[in-house]
Amino acid sequence: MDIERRSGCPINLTMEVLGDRWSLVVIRDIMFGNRRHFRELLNRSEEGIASNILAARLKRLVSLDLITKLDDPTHAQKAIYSLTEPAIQLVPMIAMIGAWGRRHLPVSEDLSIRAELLENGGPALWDDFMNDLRNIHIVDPIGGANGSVRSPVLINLTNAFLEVRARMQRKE
Amino acid sequence: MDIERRSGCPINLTMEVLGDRWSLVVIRDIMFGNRRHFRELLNRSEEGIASNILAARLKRLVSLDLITKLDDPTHAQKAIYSLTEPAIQLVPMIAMIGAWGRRHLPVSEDLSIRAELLENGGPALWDDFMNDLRNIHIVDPIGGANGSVRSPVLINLTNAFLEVRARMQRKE
DNA sequence: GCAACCAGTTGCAAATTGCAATTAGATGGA
DNA sequence: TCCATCTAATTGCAATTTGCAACTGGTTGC
Repeated sequence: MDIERRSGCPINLTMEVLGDRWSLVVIRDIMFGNRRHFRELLNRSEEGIASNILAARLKRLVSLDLITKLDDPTHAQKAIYSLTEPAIQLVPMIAMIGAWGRRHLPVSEDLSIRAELLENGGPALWDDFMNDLRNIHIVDPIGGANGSVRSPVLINLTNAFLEVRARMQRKE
Repeated sequence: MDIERRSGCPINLTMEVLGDRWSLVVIRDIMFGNRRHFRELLNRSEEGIASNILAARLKRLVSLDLITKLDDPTHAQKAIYSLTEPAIQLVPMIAMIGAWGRRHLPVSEDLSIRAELLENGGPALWDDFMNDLRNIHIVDPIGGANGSVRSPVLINLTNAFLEVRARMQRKE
């Protein structure tokens, strides 16, 4: 798949690549939820993506070299989806997107704690996170997918999220 | 106009607001090109937006409180479009989007010089720019639109762009 | 052997997009 | 006054994209 290239403007080109309602949400789930299989992305999606849309987006993101698709050695028709280096470098942009959304849109407390931590951590945390992501998506995508290799930053973000959600559920 | 709110995730919500091929391109032209009238946005668009799409996006962005529409005192059916504070606070996010696009997509030299300067300037430049934008969009939108009030940062960015473009045209 | 699980695909209706033509009012100059 | 031009759109129409539900062909675990 190729982009249209309506112009050579970096903002325009980025919107040609990521400017739809689903692509960045799928990347977010792979990146922050470490969802590496089709079923995980489909069934555990907060937004309820449809299977045909997910399939189309994954195929498109593979062809744009933002994710890779790898055979899962433990299961013949399972695939492992992993982020590529360009997608990992989206971290600072995604941090800013989360920061803006948190300030100006009706977010929920549990789903915005990770954006808050990422914003407060600043470039130092983003770099740590990007290095972790390289380990579980590029260096060892299989180990990253089955949990034998983990990201310390991701563990912290996930724990914070689970704590906030547990606290919210206790209160109602 | 309301957003759908598929979930309370800040990334999802931001994509619900800005996740289409045109909204951020229109905001970019208002912000960096200081295009404040419908005709300027339509005719001087690098990407060739269609008039119905532009009209729909402007209406949607007004209803989302990202831009305001004001009567132009010099012409009864001319309108002045201005950024609101939430849109001005998109500057850091747009800087990151431009930085990523410049690194990973087939940008042209002239249209990416502003993204480069904005990235190199860092948060200090972004804050200066945001203060300038407040002056020409919120404090005095009419003066900002007719050029009697100007943004120093925008003048620098625009001059850099014009210089690169002039240099490119000389070479071919 | 069989139920559950896997990654999708297919069919179809609805919504959105993009292009070209058109509109109604405002303005400027002869 | 007349008329060309400018303004911010709107309309009609074809093509594309989206979203939902059902289905497929194969694999795995018991």
